[in-house]
Amino acid sequence: MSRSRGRRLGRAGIRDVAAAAGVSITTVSDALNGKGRLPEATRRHVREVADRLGYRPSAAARTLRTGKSGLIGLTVTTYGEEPFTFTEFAYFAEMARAASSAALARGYALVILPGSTRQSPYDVWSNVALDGTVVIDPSDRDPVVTELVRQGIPVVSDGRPCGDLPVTAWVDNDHEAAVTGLLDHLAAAGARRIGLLTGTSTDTYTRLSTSAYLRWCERKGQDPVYEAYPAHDPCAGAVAADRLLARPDRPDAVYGLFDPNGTDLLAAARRYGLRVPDDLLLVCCSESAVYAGTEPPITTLSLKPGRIGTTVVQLLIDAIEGAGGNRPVQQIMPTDLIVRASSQRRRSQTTISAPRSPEQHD
Amino acid sequence: MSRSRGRRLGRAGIRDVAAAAGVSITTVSDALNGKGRLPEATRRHVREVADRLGYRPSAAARTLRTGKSGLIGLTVTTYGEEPFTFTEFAYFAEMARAASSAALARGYALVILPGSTRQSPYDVWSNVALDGTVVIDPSDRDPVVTELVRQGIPVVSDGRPCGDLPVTAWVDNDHEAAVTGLLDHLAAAGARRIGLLTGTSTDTYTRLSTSAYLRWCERKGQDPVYEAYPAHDPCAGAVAADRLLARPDRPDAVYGLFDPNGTDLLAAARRYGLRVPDDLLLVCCSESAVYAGTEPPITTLSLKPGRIGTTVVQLLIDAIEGAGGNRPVQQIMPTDLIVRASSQRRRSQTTISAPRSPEQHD
DNA sequence: CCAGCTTGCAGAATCGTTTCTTCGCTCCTT
DNA sequence: AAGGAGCGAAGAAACGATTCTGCAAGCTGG
Repeated sequence: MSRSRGRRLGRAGIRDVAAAAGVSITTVSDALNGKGRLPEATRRHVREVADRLGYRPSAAARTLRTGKSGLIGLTVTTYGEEPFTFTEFAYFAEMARAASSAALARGYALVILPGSTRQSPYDVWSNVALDGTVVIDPSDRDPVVTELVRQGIPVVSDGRPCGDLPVTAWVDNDHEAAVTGLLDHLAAAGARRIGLLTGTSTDTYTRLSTSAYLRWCERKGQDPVYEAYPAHDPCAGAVAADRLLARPDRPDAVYGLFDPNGTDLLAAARRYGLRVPDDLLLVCCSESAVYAGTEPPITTLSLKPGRIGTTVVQLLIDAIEGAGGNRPVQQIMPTDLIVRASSQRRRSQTTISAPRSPEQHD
Repeated sequence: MSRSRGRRLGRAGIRDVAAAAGVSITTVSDALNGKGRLPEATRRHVREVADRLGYRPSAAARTLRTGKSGLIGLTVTTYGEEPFTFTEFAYFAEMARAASSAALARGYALVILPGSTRQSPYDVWSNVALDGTVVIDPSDRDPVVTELVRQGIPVVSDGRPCGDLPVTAWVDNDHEAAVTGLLDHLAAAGARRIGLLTGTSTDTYTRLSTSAYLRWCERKGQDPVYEAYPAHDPCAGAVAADRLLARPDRPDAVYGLFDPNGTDLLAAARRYGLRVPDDLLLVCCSESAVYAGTEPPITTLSLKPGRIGTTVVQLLIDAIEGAGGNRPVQQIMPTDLIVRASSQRRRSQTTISAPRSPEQHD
């Protein structure tokens, strides 16, 4: 009872526990953290008193002393004011969910932070103590990443970094292999001219996918047939789909790079009286389960955002805890082509199907 | 240069800035925070030196001293090991996105935390300093909420709390009005017997919606026709939809309480040879934009999770900053019935429609 | 019987800020 | 000329934990 100066009503501190248990604060700390050399009896006693007082250690004090906060930043490149674009929403949501889950399983929590940083005033970035950061799709010479690395904070990115961005590690899909495999699948189903619905932006996903398409075309001796549109605009996709099917050299199969392209293309095909899959084979990249239920169900390429999120966090925590010393700092994750009716030439006529079978949900 | 003891390489502290600028640490702190009485020249000088040294104040130290962390918890009731159930995914994702955005706009960041707490060891909850918490759909006598309130931390819930849970404030939709309005809409479109696809769980959403339905039926003198299924199981919905349409007293309109019910019901209707909307009117509660593109487009009830997320955060931050003293601590948010073809008796024949019109996106 | 080891615990420094208090100085007023 | 007001800045006490070091007692062994 050295000094009992104006206790805040709500919370008991380590000093209160020490006083109540008749021991020193060192003993309380050691007992609660399983450190030091204490007999089990003392430990139990201290724990008991702490429980009775409803003691919770101050996270801020612990962080200050130990230098570890147990917090991992998750940056989300913001387009305009909003985090996520409409087209990437499902991907981000699932990725963030998995990342959060993986972090919690290892005792860390995720903090959602903006992709940009207002540097001059104190922004939210400098107001939170981070052990590490996950950054989704970092841009070329991303100032946030550069600053974090300068501070010695590990950074792992989802998507390979452009340029010479100095991230600690990264995880990405094998986009080249994914697109090639998918085009082979369409060709095997009888496609003679495969079209592409792509984006106008320069992010790695769009770039790698498109160039893989072009290379495939060159190898197979097919003229590329594609339409590009600004992917962040949800309306533009429908228009681009329309354009693609209105071309004189109309493709007999289409791959759409973005999530809503499947419904866009289906609607466009309907307008032009094209039957899917008889007149037009369809595949799009999507994480949405709705394509299992469309008429006909549409084949999708899943990037497996769940696995990516999990892996990114594992890599980051390994780096934080110094356990990942000599392991590879980049990891390529497989994609998953979910083949449905839209990409297979009809064999049997449509039958009355049983209630929808369970989508396997990673 | 009082003590220049082993500087960690990465980071400069306030002391280093003070030394480099030839002033005291008090002056540095005041200059950088815009406090105290300092001439502009000194402020500028200090800021300059701080910039040059790449000084970042320690968030932990500041939090320890001021008692404010700028962090808001977002709990997610976990079912089993995973956050979110499949059926609520879109709602949660959108709500979390809006909440995060609103928090960032006011200088706070969101921390994603699990709904449960392992109390005896140090869990992630006690490892993070929170200024307040948003809890989604708290259960009756939620231990997390109780503990937080005991610690004097403001808690605002999305969804009215069950029982006498002592939350600081809550936000919810007017489920009664939403269901009533929706049923009136269906009746106006010619429905004689409206069925309901509902859940077996006891959360407030399911309970309030179902009882609103039953009361509406009683008022209108209609026999209730409903099927309940465990909403967390994505397959069970299709089966329940089937059961509902297989009944001898088959309804001529159906409202499905959960997101996937729209596609489930559409598929079931197709199996039974029922045309929508001619033979069966359809509405479901969903945040998904895909129902704008189904054949036919399906009328949906949106709970406006974005608005809810924003409001919850505003209320919480007001409480944290003590600005919400005399304002109401609960807020009812309107829902939005997005009327599409599935709930209107066909007037004109289907025409070639123009490319999908932009969904207004909140 | 005493040096030396182990055990059980306490003291006090430390983490990096914010902020309360103090203090010297200048200038103005009467 | 003395006293007060006001400015500019420094000193030092928190904030609440962790942890290094030290100290007294109780054993053991030669």
